Amino acid sequence: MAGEQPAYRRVADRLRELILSGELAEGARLPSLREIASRYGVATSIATRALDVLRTDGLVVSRPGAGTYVRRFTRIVRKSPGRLAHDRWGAGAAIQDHDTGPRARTVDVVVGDVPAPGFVADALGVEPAAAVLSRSRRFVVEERAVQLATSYLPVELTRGTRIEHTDAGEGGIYARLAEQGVGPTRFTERVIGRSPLPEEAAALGLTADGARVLEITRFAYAGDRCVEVNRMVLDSDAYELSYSFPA
Amino acid sequence: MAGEQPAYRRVADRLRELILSGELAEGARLPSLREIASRYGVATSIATRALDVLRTDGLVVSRPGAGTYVRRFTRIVRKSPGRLAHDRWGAGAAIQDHDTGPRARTVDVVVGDVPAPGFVADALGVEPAAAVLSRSRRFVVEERAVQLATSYLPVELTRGTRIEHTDAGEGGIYARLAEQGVGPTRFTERVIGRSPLPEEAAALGLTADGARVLEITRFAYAGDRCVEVNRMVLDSDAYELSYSFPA
DNA sequence: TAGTGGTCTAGACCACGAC
DNA sequence: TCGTGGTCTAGACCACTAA
Repeated sequence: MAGEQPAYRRVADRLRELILSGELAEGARLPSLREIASRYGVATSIATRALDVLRTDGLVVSRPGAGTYVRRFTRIVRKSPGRLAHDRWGAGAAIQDHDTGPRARTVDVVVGDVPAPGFVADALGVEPAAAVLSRSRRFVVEERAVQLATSYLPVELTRGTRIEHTDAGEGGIYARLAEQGVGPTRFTERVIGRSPLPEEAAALGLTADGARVLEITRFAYAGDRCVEVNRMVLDSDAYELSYSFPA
Repeated sequence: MAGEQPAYRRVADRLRELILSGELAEGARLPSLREIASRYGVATSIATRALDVLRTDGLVVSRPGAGTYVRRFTRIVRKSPGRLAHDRWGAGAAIQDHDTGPRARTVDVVVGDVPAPGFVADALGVEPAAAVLSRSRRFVVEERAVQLATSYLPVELTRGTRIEHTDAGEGGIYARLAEQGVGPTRFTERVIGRSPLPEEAAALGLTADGARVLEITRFAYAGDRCVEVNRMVLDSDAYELSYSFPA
């Protein structure tokens, strides 16, 4: 069924087995390019390509001049709907903590009016490119950027409120919306896996070819009205999403 | 911040812009390797590598002998919890239809006892490697394999029931469990993005390097008791997941 | 300084598709 | 038959790391 595999894949598969079987443990150093080449009887460029496959798979990382190492893996668990339960933001906890996992730092908060992207205009029920309030930010865990997020809200719900400030106050923007009688009652999250745009890759520090992100678009509804759209871009290798719901 | 980019990435970025801007529409043919090489002043192997990047990104597909084309994109929307609402399987609809999206065909159903993998044993509360019933299957939409799924259940709930048959009957396995008083009342789904194992790549027809899958592990609870673990492996480019929940 | 990964060249051969 | 993508070779040079 599979047919003959090219040499670089055979080499990649052999090395992958060594890693998945634990023979090459987390943090262990792989043989050098030249050594792999001579050991498997291929040119060094093919050994390079085999390592490209494993790097793309996220199994190894290379440090130029030092070597190639089996990657250490831990994922941040992001729980829904627990994260967004009313009593969380009702009580004043920062919503961001629950969106990103614990120990996340928020950096580079930028707030301002922007023209509504298509998917935002559709959801909020405004004209395409009409002004909406945008709050974008980046989350960092242990010096590693793991998530970008941009929240869009209708301007009539944000004018003159703390939502327009970098620090939206106790309980975050949902608490501010609730004060106006439009606190979210329901959320919908739409999840896709895709490749990052070059800007996103740069902001998340995803230098490897073939890196992937999870794009989560969350719509917050107060009754039938959509009051916020939040687009998050997560390093796919850094997260595990968890959803719980009744039958 | 970014520094100098290697040639193959510059070429890839140029071509990506042409695609994302729509200048190269869906289905359009890209210039040939040799033409890209001469146009951007690089060796053909570098033009190849630039296309490797775009192929890994899922933006283009290559057909040997024919050319490289901008990929056409449509995602199957997989909705939770609607899919798993009690009245669906209570009424007798095949649960698979709701797990995969419409128009999916189920193929290669295999049912039998297997030793419980670790994550299954943990959830079902059995000894590691104890026998559990496994139901595995593959879903195909328009001749394209889009999802693998393997369901694990405790043997004491399946012995002598239609769950042991390839065709589990009206309403699927949840209807059969409900008949024994252990119909699921709650689900938890855990989602990660990762690279496919070689077997998974083969079963899903993911031939390109750098392809990704979404792995969804669903735990079905009857009260506090976990009565089923279902591990699904989805072609990441073929799906969009949608979750809805109250605040 | 010696070894490492990263990039790149300038070819070659193959199987396949379109004509 | 000719152009295509896919693979592979046998080198080269660079920047970097570690000793």
